Formats: sequence, C-alpha cells, structure tokens
Amino acid sequence: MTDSQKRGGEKREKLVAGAAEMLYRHGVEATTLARVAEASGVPAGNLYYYFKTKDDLVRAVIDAQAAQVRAMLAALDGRSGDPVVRLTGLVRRWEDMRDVVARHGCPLGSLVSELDHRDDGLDVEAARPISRILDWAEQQFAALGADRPRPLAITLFAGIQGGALLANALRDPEAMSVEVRHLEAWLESGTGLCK
Amino acid sequence: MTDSQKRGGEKREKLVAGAAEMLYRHGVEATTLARVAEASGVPAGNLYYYFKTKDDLVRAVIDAQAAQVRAMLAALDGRSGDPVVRLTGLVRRWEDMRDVVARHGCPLGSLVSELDHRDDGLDVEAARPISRILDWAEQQFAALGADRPRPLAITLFAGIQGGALLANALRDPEAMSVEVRHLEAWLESGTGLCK
Amino acid sequence: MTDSQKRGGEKREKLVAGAAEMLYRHGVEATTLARVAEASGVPAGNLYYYFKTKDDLVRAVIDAQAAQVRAMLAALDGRSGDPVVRLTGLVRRWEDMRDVVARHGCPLGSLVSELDHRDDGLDVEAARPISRILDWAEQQFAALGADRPRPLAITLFAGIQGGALLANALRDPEAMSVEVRHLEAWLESGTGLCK
Amino acid sequence: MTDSQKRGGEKREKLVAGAAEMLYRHGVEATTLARVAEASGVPAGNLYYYFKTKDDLVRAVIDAQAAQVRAMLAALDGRSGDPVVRLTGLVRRWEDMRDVVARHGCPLGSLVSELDHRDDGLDVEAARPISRILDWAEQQFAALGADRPRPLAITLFAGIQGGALLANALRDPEAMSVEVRHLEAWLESGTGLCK
DNA sequence: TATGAATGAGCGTTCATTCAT
DNA sequence: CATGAATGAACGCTCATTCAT
Repeated sequence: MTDSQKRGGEKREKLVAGAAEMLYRHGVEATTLARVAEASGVPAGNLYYYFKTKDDLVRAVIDAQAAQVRAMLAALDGRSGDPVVRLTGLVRRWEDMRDVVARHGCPLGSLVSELDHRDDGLDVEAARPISRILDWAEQQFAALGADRPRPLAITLFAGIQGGALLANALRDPEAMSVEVRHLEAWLESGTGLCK
Repeated sequence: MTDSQKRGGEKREKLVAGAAEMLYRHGVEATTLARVAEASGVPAGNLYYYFKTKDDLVRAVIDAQAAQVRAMLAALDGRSGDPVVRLTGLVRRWEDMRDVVARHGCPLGSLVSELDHRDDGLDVEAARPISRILDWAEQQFAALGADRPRPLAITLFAGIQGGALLANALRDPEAMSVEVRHLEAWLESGTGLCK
Repeated sequence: MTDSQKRGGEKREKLVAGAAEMLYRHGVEATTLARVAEASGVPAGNLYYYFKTKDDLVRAVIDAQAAQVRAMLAALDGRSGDPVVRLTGLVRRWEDMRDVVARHGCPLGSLVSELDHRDDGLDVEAARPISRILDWAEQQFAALGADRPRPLAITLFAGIQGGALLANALRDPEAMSVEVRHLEAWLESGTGLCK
Repeated sequence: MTDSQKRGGEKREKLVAGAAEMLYRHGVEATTLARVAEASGVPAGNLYYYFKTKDDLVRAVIDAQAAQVRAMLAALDGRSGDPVVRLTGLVRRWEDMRDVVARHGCPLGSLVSELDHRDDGLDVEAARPISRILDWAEQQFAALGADRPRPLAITLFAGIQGGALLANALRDPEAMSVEVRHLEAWLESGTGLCK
C-alpha cells in the first residue's frame, strides 16, 4: 500500500476518478486542483486532506490505473487459457477504445509522455502499468513456446501504443483499428518469428 | 509561409533551435520564455519581436521540425530508388536516436502528445510532420505494388512510435532497437501482407 | 484563574508541555496545532476541547512559564536569606541553561520578542514572567538597603537577557557565561552603586 | 555585493525601506508581500522582479541594517578619538531610540530573535550586524588598554540589548534609559575591570 | 468527551505578456 | 530594433477553526 493510498473511503475514490478523467482529457499541467475540487463538489482545501500535494493526487491516479490494468489482465487470464486468445483480447481493448483514443490518446501512454520530463519519481511510477502489461505479454509468448518472448511482447505493445499515438495525432480512430487488425493477423499467423 | 516564419534572420533561427532543444528536454509547460531567452542570451522582452506569443514560438519549433522531416525524406529519396531501402533508412533514423529517445522520447511523438489537449490549432500543426512521414511511407509501399499501402505505412510508423514510447517509458534504448529489428525483418520479408 | 486554566487534567498538562517545547524550539508561527496534537498523540480536533484557539494554547504555555518562574523564585527564597546569594542563584540559572540558550534563546525573552507584534493581549501576558522576576530582584536589592532598588533590578536582569540574546545570536554559550561572571562580580562588589 | 543586492536602483531601495519598516513594526511572519507591495504602491508580482523570494527581501533588509550599522560606527569613529566617548556615543543611540524601542524592540535584536528558528542561513546573516558592533566595541576597549577586551564588549552590548528587551517587554522607555545610565556610569568609572 | 472530516481565507510564487523608452 | 521594468491573473499549498457524529 503506497503512501497515496493511505486514507481510504468512497470520497477519496470519487476524487481520484474525477481527477483521472480530468488528467486524461486536459493533461496534467492544465488540470488545476481548484477545478478537480470543483468538479467533485468539494472545496479546494479539502483535497489536501486526501492528497498532500498535486503530485500525490497524480500518483493516486497512476495507482488506480495500475489497479485497472491488473483487473484487465486478470479478466483476460480468466476468459481463456490460450495465449493467442489472451493476447488478442488485450489488443481488442484498444480497438474498443478507438474513439476516445483518437481524441485523447492512450490513457497509459499519454500519461507516461507527459510525466517523462520530471526528475521526481513520478515518471518512473507512470511507466509501471506499461511495464506490467509488457511482462504479462511476455509470459503469454513464453507459454506459446517462443525462444525469446520479450521482443515479441515489445513488438506487440509497441504496435498498440504506436497505433494509439497515430490515431491521436491524426484524430482518426481508423488508424487504431488498422494497427489492431495488423496485430491480430500477426498473432494468428504465429508471429512469423516464434519457434 | 506561415505567420511564424515571417521574420527571418540568424538570431531568430538561434532562438528557435534553442527553444526546440528546451521543449524537447523539459517539455512545453516547463519551458518558460524567460529561460529560452536567457539560454540564447537575449533579453526577455526581445523575444516578442520575433514571436508574438509563446504559442507562436512553439509553432516555429514545429515548423523547424517539419523542415527537418522534409530534409530527411529528401535525403532518403536521394540515397536509393528502392522503396525497401528507403523505408529501412527511415527506420534506422530512430535506431540512431535510441539513446536520446530512451531519455526524452521521440521528438515528433512527444510533442504531439503534449499538445494534444489544446483546442487552439497547435495540436493539429504538431501532427503535420507525422502526417508527412506517413504519406511518404505510403508512397513507398505503393511503389512496391501494395494494394492498400496506407495500412502498411501506419503499421510501420506505429511500430516506430510505439517502440520509441516504450523505450522512453522503460528508459531502455534496447526497446527501440528491438522494434527496429522487427520492422527491418518485416520489411525484408515483404511485410507478409502486400501483394 | 484565567480562562485558559479552567479545564485541568493530565492530558491538558501534557499538551501544554509539548506545546511549550515546540514553541520554544520552532517559534510561535512555525508551530502548527496539527503538529502539537500529533506530537502528543492527540487527534487534531480534540485540541479544541482543551484550548479554544491557538492563542489560548499559547496563553496556557505562558501561564506554565509563570508557574515555573514562581517555583524558581520560591526555591531561591528557600535556599538562603541573603539577598546576594539569592540574586546570584538567579543568575546561575541562566548559566546552567547556556547551551540551550545559545541554540534557542531565553525561553522567557524570546517569547516576549515573538509576541511583541500582537495587538491582542498576548504580548502583555508574555511579559508577566519577566515582570515578576524584576519585582523579585527589586525586593532583594531593597533588602540590601539600596536607595533605588528598581534600577538595580533592571540592570541585573537586562544583563541576563542581553547575555542570552547575544549567546543566541552568536550561537556561542560562552557569551552567556561571560555575562554571568560579570553580573556575579558586580553583585559581590556591592554593585558599586547602592547606598 | 550579495545576491540580494544585485539589482540596484531607487525603486529597490524604496521597497527595502518600506519592507524594513514593516518587518520592524509587524514582524517577519505577519509581513505579507502583498502588503509590502501595496504600501509601496507596486503590484505584488513586481516585487519578484527585485526579490526572488520573501527570504531574499528579508536578506536585503538585513543588508540595509548592516549598512546603517557601518555608517553609525564610522560616524562614531569620526566624532572623537577617545574610546570612552565613542562607546558612550554608541550607548546613546539606544537612548535616542527609547520610545520606539519600548514599542517594537531593538531593530537588530528583535530580528535576530525572530529569525533564530530558521535552518536556512537567514539566522546567521541577521546576527552579523550585532557581531560587527561587538567587534567594534572590542576594539575600543582594546584601545583603552584592557587585557581582555572581548568580555567588556559583550557586557556593554548585552546591557544595551537586555535594556531594549526589558523596555519592550514592559512597554516602558524608562527601562532603556535606566540601563543606558548604568552603562554610561560604568564606562566613566573605568568599568571597574580593565587594567 | 472524543474525533475524522470539512472549510475557506490567505499566503508565496510563477509567468506570459505589455509597455515606455 | 532592443530592452529593462512592470503587470496581474492564476496556481499550489497551509492552517486555524468548525462540525457532525
């Protein structure tokens, strides 16, 4: 349990959810604490009861992202034992998000981009959800019998992230779909590389 | 010629170069005009002779990026007539940048990510260099006889951008290289999809 | 019995003692009620059961100081009937505190200095312990037969307070000791002025 | 030339003078930059052109104090060659200030008291004017042929500072005068200690 | 009595931008 | 063309104090 999770409670969760939405839509810098508070109907000062600093709020949002990622991967694991099905399921999550991705980018990738310039630890923390997905994908490729599963995991997730970035840049959801279809075909074909 | 290109001169170019460096390393928000001015040895007020607003300076940096992209593509065109060689050349540019990409992200992609939240036109302008590369890659795939060259261009450049994002997130240049190798192999193999 | 003394109890005393320590080491402004509460292991809101306002807490600390001063003077009275011995005893209290005085100043004098700018009554109250010492010293000089004992009391205690201030400013306990030695010699010599 | 003196100009001096007055009358904590600015008729933001932080402004005030002290000592040196006359002149400065000292304390001593709790360097800097006076007084006692002039300097200035503190605590200028008269007599009598 | 939560006024500070010279 | 100075709106944050339970 990280420091930013210490104080629990419904209200805190609502604040984090509101902040996550705002961070995603307007970016970290453009999101002022006053507006986060207002959007959640609490006075500005009260935020500081739950989050000591703005960074701490961002950290809480990252933690919430991490939890969502964990839940997503667990759901994928639960739905099928076949690694190809699992990996395809991962890819389809971004297909499902194509419209919002075209408008605001991938929630995971854009946060990492925005926090990249920090020299506090926030940049590293933001990368953790991405890292976790990479590890999970690596396990799936390993289960498929790949000699070197890590590069395959990188290729898969790079495709997803790059597709999201392009869709966002072009404001065109189709770019995301194009890449998703490519990755699905690649997975079906045995990736042309493993074994 | 855009508004931000109106006034020429060496000093202006030096300012743009300094600003580009700063924007890339520290991000748009963290880059203050005072520091840009100071880094170039120019008094703060004088910046406004060359750039009417901060946005105008950012626009100038984007324009400079666009010019660099044009030059890069022209160089690629000049070096070989073979589309596969040309596309491989493109990919290798990111291999060459792998260390700085791991530290600060792709200069093109990270700027687009940072400016995505704007509702002024800056977000659209930042996407133009990326768009141009996509168009160029599409032409190369068309020259190779691909039925639907656009998806191939998207897959290629998504790979590059996603590799850069992952390398940056993980602070590991090797992620960039892994993806570069994958794309090169994909290009060599005929992309498994064209024709 | 002042308003701030109304409610008794061990817990209250512990709070006052903790607050006194904090006020002395960190100053009035830098001492937050939250930290006073935390240091004493009491929930923040609970302080307000014992002290209606922060000023009320400060007042309680001043009252505690006054009580300590009373006890000190009583002890001095009890140890000897000779006014010179008594006054020397007073001076030696500051010699005993020389190290902490060099670090944080005289507890009596520095509080008076800090509260001097108030226009509520706190400035006046903080002066009371000092006033009491002055009165006591005046009595001793009167017992020695001095025509005008008040100036002698002022000279004695001004020396103590000035020595403390200088020791604190220079962060050098020796300044305190130097002044103590001077005052002792002055007392022994008959102050050169009385009669 | 310290960092806080870099930007010169009349306006800066007026700001420092206004801040010094406010710091003296209301204390460091109670003096807000907004009020300093308002009192000098400048917008709040403009203060930051001259002083990077509030601490920097306080430092500038301390520097101004130091300059005044230097000027005072030089004037004392210029008026007479006799050390006793010089030292008496020093003491009389506080006699001249007795009313304001009774209201707000000694400008030198109260600032040192207020800044004592800091762990940045401000506490040390505030002590410098006091240190300088002590050094000067030591020289005068040395010129009188004292074996150990430092303790005499401490005794003299401790008397001044203690007298000021008592006058301030009691809100009674007479306490200052009483101590001044004592110190003058002590100086005239040969201090009873030198030689 | 006790307490976690809430409240809001106010602080120091930043910075894009403007302006007189 | 050049520049030092000015400007003010907005931000993150603190804290004494209140309140419902």
